Amino acid sequence: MPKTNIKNIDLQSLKERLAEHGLKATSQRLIIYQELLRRNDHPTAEIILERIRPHHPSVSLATVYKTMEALVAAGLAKKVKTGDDILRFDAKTETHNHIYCTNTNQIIDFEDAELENMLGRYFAQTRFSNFKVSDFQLQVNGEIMNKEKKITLKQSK
Amino acid sequence: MPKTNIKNIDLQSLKERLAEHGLKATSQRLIIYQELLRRNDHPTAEIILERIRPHHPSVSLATVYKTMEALVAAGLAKKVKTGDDILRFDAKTETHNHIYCTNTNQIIDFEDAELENMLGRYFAQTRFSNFKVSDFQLQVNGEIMNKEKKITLKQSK
DNA sequence: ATTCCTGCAAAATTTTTGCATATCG
DNA sequence: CGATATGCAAAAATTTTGCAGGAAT
Repeated sequence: MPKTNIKNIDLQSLKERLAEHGLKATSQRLIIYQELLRRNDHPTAEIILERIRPHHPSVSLATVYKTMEALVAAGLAKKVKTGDDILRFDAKTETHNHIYCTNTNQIIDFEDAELENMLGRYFAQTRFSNFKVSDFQLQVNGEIMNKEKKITLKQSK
Repeated sequence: MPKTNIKNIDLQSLKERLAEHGLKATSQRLIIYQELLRRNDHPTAEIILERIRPHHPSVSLATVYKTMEALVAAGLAKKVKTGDDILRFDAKTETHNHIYCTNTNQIIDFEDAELENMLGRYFAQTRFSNFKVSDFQLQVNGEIMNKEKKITLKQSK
């Protein structure tokens, strides 16, 4: 079992994905987008820069911001906000839920088929008269008890 | 039917509420907290200041920030974050849901007993092994179609 | 009287912008 | 080549902080 959730992403398919959305496939965009996809993570612009700097020291913070803005506009990433005051990005664009630790400001993806089905059914039969829903997200706030341990779901009937 | 959702809040009970939470009932805190309760709204620190300035021009922005921090720490208000980059505050501390318009950055409270029961049941039977849930919130993202009209729920079986 | 709070101004942090140069298609 | 994107540094916007004086309990 791998310790981290690192994926390697095919550059060619990323180029195509950018092209499909009308974005030029510049090397910076590929680097940044690949870094965002590499982890199931919710980094700030600063953190993205830190992560790519060792291998790509010439990329600037302004470019990270501009690139993220472009990816979000193209629907290839989302902005995530929590109780802390910093903008974070998420390359997972499908509707999903977040666990947010109010102590550590950590954001963790949280998937549960039961919950997703339930919300899916609800929104299938619920409309707003004057509002077009694009997506929704459930944020569960609380505290991680033990930093070392993983968080798992426990269902009790 | 009132056009806005303005409530008048008894100063005495606010003082008591602050005292119960170990906060001194200074006039600034009463002004700010009252302003926050007056509308079912999600103002930024700047907006709070603008609203109170006409009647209380000496209150400073730093005090608004510090007061909001104190209210949040005491559990009398919450921070709200959305896709835009600015911190907003909400005096409604019970678990509830938000509609967020990605065009206008408006946040609207959204209450539906069916949804609340559903989520309540879900979290009653769901625990996380290493995470203590304090609350949760569903944010529904999308676009307001017609600024003039109100948003209402439509359920279709 | 003591503790906590406020206002000010300065600092820190985060995000955006203008423009000359470079790169992509 | 033409349109867009980058990098830099400066600016703007947002939030935090230190500290002297003031207010609340």
